[in-house]
Amino acid sequence: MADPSRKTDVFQAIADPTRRQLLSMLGEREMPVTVISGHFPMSRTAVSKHLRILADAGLVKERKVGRETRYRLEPEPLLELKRWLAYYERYWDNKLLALQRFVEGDETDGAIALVASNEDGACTAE
Amino acid sequence: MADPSRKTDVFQAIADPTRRQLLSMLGEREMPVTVISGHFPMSRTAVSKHLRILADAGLVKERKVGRETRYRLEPEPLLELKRWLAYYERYWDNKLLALQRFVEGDETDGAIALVASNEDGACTAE
DNA sequence: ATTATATGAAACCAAAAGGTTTCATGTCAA
DNA sequence: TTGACATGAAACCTTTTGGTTTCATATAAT
Repeated sequence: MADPSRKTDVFQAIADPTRRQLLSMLGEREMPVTVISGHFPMSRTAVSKHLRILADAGLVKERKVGRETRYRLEPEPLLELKRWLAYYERYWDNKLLALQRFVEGDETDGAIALVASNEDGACTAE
Repeated sequence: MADPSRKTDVFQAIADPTRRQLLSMLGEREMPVTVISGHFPMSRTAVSKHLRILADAGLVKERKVGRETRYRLEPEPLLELKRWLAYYERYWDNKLLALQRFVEGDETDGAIALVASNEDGACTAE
């Protein structure tokens, strides 16, 4: 994980469609749980658990206001995703890919990585 | 899903760290299952199942060569992820965020979405 | 022809995920 | 103070996930 203070992996957190919906909903304004859960076909408690997972990943911030807890998007952890994705941008340029294959020639063995990557498959700046 | 021919959601596919590692490994060159699985602390069959999930998401392509099946990265579905992420770029600009909050003023109710989004929380071009 | 290699399918299993209902607690309103 | 509202924690259940081992099949090599 990029930030060990995050209990939940960002990739894991955004894997669930309900949680992605939550993120888009909480981007514009902070909202209390009851209002949020009104938009979902599941119990308030279920939504609350999804919010906890998002909070554990640092994707959402809670703020107590009176008897309600308001949640708001915290986009910073998405930068990890952006960095991960940036690594693959190089494959979207077909010319670069063709060049790489040409340079490789017929070799089929010896897995020499052209770009360093950690055990998580992420490309980090360290 | 962006492409209904994909059996597995891209977000789901990349949620697992093993599968992310597989993608980074298969980017440089195509490899047969036995070689691939040599890099993982699990059975060949387990790796094979991960590869199937990646293939179902369109993230990997298989090619039969003699008695072996070689896999290679297919980066195209990552564009869906890129589009999803692009939506949140707007939140990374703090000035824009500050302006938005200023415009909103003290309003706390009435969930008016400033930007359209589908049920999946994605921002699509339609 | 026989044997070894490469692979996926099947059956199985434990743990995690996603949901429910119920309960306890804290805060606001009358 | 009493009652309603907002919320999270707990216990529980079902399905999915990630792994295993075993078996069947296709290709290659001797």
